[in-house]
Amino acid sequence: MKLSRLTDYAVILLTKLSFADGEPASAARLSEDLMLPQPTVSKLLKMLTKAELLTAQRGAAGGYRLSRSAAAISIGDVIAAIEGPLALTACIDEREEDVCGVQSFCGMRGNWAVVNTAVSDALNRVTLADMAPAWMSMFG
Amino acid sequence: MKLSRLTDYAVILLTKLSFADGEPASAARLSEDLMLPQPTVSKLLKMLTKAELLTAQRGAAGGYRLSRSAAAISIGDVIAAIEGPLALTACIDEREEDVCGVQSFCGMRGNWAVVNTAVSDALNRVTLADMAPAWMSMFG
DNA sequence: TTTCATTAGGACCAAAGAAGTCCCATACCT
DNA sequence: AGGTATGGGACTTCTTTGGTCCTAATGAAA
Repeated sequence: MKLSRLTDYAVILLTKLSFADGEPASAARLSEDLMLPQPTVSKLLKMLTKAELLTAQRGAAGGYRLSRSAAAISIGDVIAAIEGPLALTACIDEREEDVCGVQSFCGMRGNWAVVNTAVSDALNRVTLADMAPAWMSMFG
Repeated sequence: MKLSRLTDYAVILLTKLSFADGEPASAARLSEDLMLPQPTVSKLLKMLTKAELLTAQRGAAGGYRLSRSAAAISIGDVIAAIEGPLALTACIDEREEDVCGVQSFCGMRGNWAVVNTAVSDALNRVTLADMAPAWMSMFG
């Protein structure tokens, strides 16, 4: 049970952007500053934009910026943006096609939902603003 | 962010065993009762035994039984047994080899640890005993 | 209005991991 | 002894992930 590496990158990207102070930063620039592969960074920024965590500005001097304050973006938001909605088991995942046959009346589903909610809450409780201070000590 | 299917199976197996009342149940029997593939069930039971959630009894009339009460086995225990210790990011995972280079002084690590603990707590709060009642309505 | 920097949205490939199968050794009871 | 289990691997197949690349579309500035 772990986050994908892309999600990890995404948190780093967003944290970096939380210091840009409204100034758009391009994919190329971010890739260089953070020493992450450029195409992957591009892909991530697109995903985060589609999830409305970022706002994109096209054209020369364009780039990406946070669409809301760092304190209003949680780790859970980032995970949802990159990996899709949290669904610990298949029977909770609405995207799943081959349902387990007994889904409609299986009582276990409710218990999994409880676990799911508990984890979800834990992830929503930590925001980018919480991660940022740690960053400061590294990159000033 | 989801559990592996094996973990899902494992919870079902353990829940089933929580009704066996100390009587050992064989892999073959469990596989049949739960309509799960036999070799996979065997593999899972071995893993759960190595993690000391189950106790094995070899030989004729042998099988597996819970090594402690259902209330003392949490979902977190099961996840740890099948998927290894919870480590949301690579920099928290002690099994990871290629550390991220700045691990030793990266302040973000501490924040990830907080998230990790929060999720871990959520998973440890729900036990097999909590899942069991739901089962009853299905299999009596 | 032309030009160039930039994002948008795919298709695509390779490597890694998960799920499932099978085999043989070992232990235990009758 | 003999039959019934588990123990511990090796192995194959399949899906997912991570990463790359290419071609539009867009917008700002020269």
